[in-house]
Amino acid sequence: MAKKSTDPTNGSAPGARQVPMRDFSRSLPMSLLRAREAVMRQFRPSLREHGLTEQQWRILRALASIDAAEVTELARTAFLLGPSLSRILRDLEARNLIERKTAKTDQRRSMVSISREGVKLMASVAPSSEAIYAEITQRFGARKLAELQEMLGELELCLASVDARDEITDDA
Amino acid sequence: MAKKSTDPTNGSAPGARQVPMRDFSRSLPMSLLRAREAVMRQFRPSLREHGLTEQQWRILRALASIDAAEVTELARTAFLLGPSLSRILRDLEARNLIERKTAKTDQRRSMVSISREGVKLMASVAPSSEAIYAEITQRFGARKLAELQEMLGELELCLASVDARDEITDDA
DNA sequence: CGAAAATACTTAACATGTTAAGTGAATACG
DNA sequence: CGTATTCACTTAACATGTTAAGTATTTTCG
Repeated sequence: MAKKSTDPTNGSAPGARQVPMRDFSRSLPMSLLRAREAVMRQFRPSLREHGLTEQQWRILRALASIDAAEVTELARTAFLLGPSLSRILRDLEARNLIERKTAKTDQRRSMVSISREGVKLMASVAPSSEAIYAEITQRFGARKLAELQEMLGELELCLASVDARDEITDDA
Repeated sequence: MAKKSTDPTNGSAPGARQVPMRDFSRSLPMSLLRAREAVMRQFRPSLREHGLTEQQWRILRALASIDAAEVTELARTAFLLGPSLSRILRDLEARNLIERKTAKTDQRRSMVSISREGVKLMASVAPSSEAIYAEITQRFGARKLAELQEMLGELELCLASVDARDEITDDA
């Protein structure tokens, strides 16, 4: 019990503990996580009504914009790891929302494309999805949203360069 | 095959498909996801060396800053759902990194606190964690980082109000 | 050519995210 | 006082995140 703070922000507690670290709830990873969760919370109910998870929806969207893609390419576009993508594609194929055929020139690769049914499903989800996005844009402000995305992109970029350096270090 | 774009940014494809949606890779959820992943990619190796996952680390950090907390309170602080937290606490307890005891006044609640071992582990991880954070701050710019976090907080806030409205609607 | 290395996935195993249902303890209230 | 409801968690079930290992195909190169 003691002085159990009821304030969730856990403000600037003066009696610091053994490890004097940055206020936990204000760390960048937490800020990003919470912001993303706040956004996704808006979309999930609509997706759920259509029997889609967030990731499945990402894949369908990606496929709709590129006709056909190899699995690796799709993983990069939908920002999913290979194993996750493998599982999801298996399920989407079972539901006849996508189609696959192995490439003729290279039997290792398989070309994935969205099926007619998949297109139909997308068409049924897209309107509400767009409406939600529009509401978010309006609430937050279109200009501010653009600024935010700009900063997020820069953050990603400046950290990607760190990764590149590490990869070189690994090779050496 | 056809005109399979090699460009991962999937630029401003002129020949739009059936569903004319916002460029997928530039959606807000994707921007947030990629930014967060770029950040976490910096921390994960260090955590892994110490045998901790990102979420376990979040819990230990949260506990270190508040001495003892109820599970529900901890879930809010570490931004984890109840079921996830339940599992993780079970594991952390088995590793003797945390301690639990049921509250005397209310047998339903259990008070969780970090153990001596947990504090030791934190102390061993904190330095490298702080160093990584410092490098990110330096690379991105302290002022810009503060701006970004400010915007993320505003985004979260303006969407939280939407949720509140929905909850009222649900009750009605 | 043919064995070694690289490539494009897929499987496996374990941890977490997400929703629904279950359990035991405290409250509300008739 | 007793029962229905609420509350604080926990379990269950299924989907994904994450790393490592496996499989089949292709390339590389001696």
